[in-house]
Amino acid sequence: MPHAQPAGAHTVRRHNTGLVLGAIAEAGAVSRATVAAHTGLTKATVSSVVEAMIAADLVAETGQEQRSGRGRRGTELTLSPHGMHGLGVEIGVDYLATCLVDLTGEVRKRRIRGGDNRNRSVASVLGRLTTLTRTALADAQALGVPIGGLGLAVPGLVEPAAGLLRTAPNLGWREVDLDGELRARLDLADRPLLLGNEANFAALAELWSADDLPNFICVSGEIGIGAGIIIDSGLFEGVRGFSGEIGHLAIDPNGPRCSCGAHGCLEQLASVESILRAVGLWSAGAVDPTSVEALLDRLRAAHPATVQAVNEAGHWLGIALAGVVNVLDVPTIILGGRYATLQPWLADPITEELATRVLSATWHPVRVLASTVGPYAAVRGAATAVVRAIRADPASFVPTLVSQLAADSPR
Amino acid sequence: MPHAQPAGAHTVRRHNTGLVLGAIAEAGAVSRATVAAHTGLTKATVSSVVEAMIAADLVAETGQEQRSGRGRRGTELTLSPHGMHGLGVEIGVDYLATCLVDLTGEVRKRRIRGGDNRNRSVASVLGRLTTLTRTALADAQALGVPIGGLGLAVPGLVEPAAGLLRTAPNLGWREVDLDGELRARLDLADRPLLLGNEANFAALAELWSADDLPNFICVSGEIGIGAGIIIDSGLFEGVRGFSGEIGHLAIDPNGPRCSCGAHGCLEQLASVESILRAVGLWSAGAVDPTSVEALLDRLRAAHPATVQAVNEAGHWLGIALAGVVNVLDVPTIILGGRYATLQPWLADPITEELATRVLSATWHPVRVLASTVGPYAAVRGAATAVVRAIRADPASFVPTLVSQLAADSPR
DNA sequence: TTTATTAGTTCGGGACCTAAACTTAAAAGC
DNA sequence: GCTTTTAAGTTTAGGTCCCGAACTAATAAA
Repeated sequence: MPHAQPAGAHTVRRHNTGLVLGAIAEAGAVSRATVAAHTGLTKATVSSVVEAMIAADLVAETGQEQRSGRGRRGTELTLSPHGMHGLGVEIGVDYLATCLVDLTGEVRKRRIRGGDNRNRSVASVLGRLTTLTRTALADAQALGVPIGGLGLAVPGLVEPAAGLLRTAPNLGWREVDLDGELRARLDLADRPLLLGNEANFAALAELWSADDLPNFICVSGEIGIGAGIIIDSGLFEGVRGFSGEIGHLAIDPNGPRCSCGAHGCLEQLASVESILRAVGLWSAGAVDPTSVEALLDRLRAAHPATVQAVNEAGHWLGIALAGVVNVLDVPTIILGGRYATLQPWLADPITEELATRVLSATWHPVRVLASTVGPYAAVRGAATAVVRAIRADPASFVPTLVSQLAADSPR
Repeated sequence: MPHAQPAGAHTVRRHNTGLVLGAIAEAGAVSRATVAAHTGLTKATVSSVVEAMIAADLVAETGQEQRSGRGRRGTELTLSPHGMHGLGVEIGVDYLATCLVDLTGEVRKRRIRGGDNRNRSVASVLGRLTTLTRTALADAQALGVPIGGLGLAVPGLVEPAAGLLRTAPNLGWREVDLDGELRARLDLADRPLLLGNEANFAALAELWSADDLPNFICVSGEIGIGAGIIIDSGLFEGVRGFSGEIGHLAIDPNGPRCSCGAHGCLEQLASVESILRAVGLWSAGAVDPTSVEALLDRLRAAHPATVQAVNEAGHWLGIALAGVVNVLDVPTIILGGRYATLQPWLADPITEELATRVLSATWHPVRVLASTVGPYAAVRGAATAVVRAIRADPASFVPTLVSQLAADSPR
């Protein structure tokens, strides 16, 4: 059994700092008194915590509260626009991307660099990624904002704690120490690097962008198919990080052979690549935007063979998702990645399969929605993950928030 | 987003009290000094915490430490045998049971009362349950031990936080306020009542009885089929508590009609009841022990039709479990309930289906083990859940462990 | 102008932790 | 057998942080 840490006065301060910052983040702009009422802390404590956070440039005072009725007006507190930012970095199958977000989760700067990464060596891709990341770090410097940490999204199975990429079938990568490689190339000092699966980060982006959607599965269709599972407003990572990998669920034992070696994997039947192939729009290695545009044009024109192909992919997807929903009992499915734009044509066949295959569907029909974050959700999720980590435990990013002497280890 | 509580000095004490008690529980018998080293707290703090816990009769001094080498011997601390106990109560389909466990998790007293509960009214069953529970409470009184709370295991879907039973298909119950009903019949004062699904409690019992098995699915075969999912040494409850309900996974669309209304539910194809029916050993409402014994006799004698029937059930089970494993990537399956004794005949067909249907099986073969807790795991799990709750946060059960004034709410 | 109300600060008190000195107990060395 | 060494557990002084209450500040209503 993993052992918890001992608690001391620091722990309390640490906890309360996160609590207060969270309250400010959630409200947008609030007075100390409101924060006190909201958190259950006393005004005195809130004042003391806020003072430290203003000094650390996490929080800023932005004028007087506007309110009717008598009594003194409070001073509004907001998340500082010059406070720590989060930098998301993504290795896509056919692009690299970075995304800089502020403490509120707002995107400040995004950079995308296209190009198929499947025909390159690991070193070559990491070299290009380093260059792009350095540019993004320069963006932050130009804006005058510090970076709290990096979030790195990859299309494969990862072991987040170890910073390892186990395997990325669509890149042809195996056993890459991404934490080590990136730290060797970039000066991250002791800033954390949050490694995660692309689909998981995309799901988190949806969670944080939606208003109140604590339970859903987010299916990302790019070249592969991945799913992020959100339960109780948190990511369900599974045991070995293999959980959301529905791309290689065996759906049709007599189906085409997959790059993973098995037959009839979902990815071979319902990925965007397989749809493009089916309708003759597949050109070379990458899912290029023009092909997808062409596909959408045909769909809007109700081109029969195309509609039929997308419909078929939807049925395969529905079968796979029914299994997932049966086990997890999740009430909502979000279509992300390039599936998002296909949602009008995919939702019906998926819903159809869910209705017949999901036991609880009789009482709780499963909703199939399109992503609200749009493309590049994964990088944004990766960047926001950093910001959320800061907001949850600011003291581990800014040690001065807790009395220096004898502060317990950050972790 | 659910809001956390503010922290104060009490929170620290509370946390450390649980930490120290956990360290003592884990080691069995340790000195204060060892606890200090193990938890990271100072000897002074440990002494102070232990003093309070001895006063609360959670911990007892049991003589001198035996150790070679020089230096003073420590006084051994153990969980007090007269400390708070947990009482588990179970409503089975064809029996009622109670189980009293001490702080170490050891069973002190078990009571089982057979009888089909399907042909009785809710009030009648609850009446009988109340009588049995009162007897169990009297047992505790006779032993001179206080009861910290009740754990109630039921064969159906529950909403633990609300204390509600949503539906129990095999009992024919719907929407029963079990928390309310039991509190009305028994004097529980403010003691907690932990409500949970029978399969989930059984899984927890396996978790706590096994040495180091943090990830598995525990499939309980009684009259229905349920599964408890353990991830990272914790119960995965899912969204609406519907997660482990694999009994009604649709396996064979052309299969027999189920009590739930659908066709080809796993329960109709692989439950112990269906096996007994298939071999002509089903008699009246209950799965009676003699029938199961007779089944085992035939299996041991390698009676072809019987072996064939069990084999077939195993294949259906394997198909269902393959879906679960594909989604959750869990490395181990435990056969519990009456499946445990059938494990020698069930494991092979299950493993066979898993090997062909689980993607990751190539690298990580899934193990299929028999329960180590044995029958009545669910009641034991329910009782132990209470004890684990006490051990995790003793102050919420014994308020005197934290300074009285201004103690924050227990929850 | 006074009064009521609300925001935020200051100050005394308390809980609890830590570190270090101190007391107690037992083996090892001479 | 007496002293030394080592380790367990207790006592004490010091510090962090929270809370409650009193206090100051600002603003609308009477």
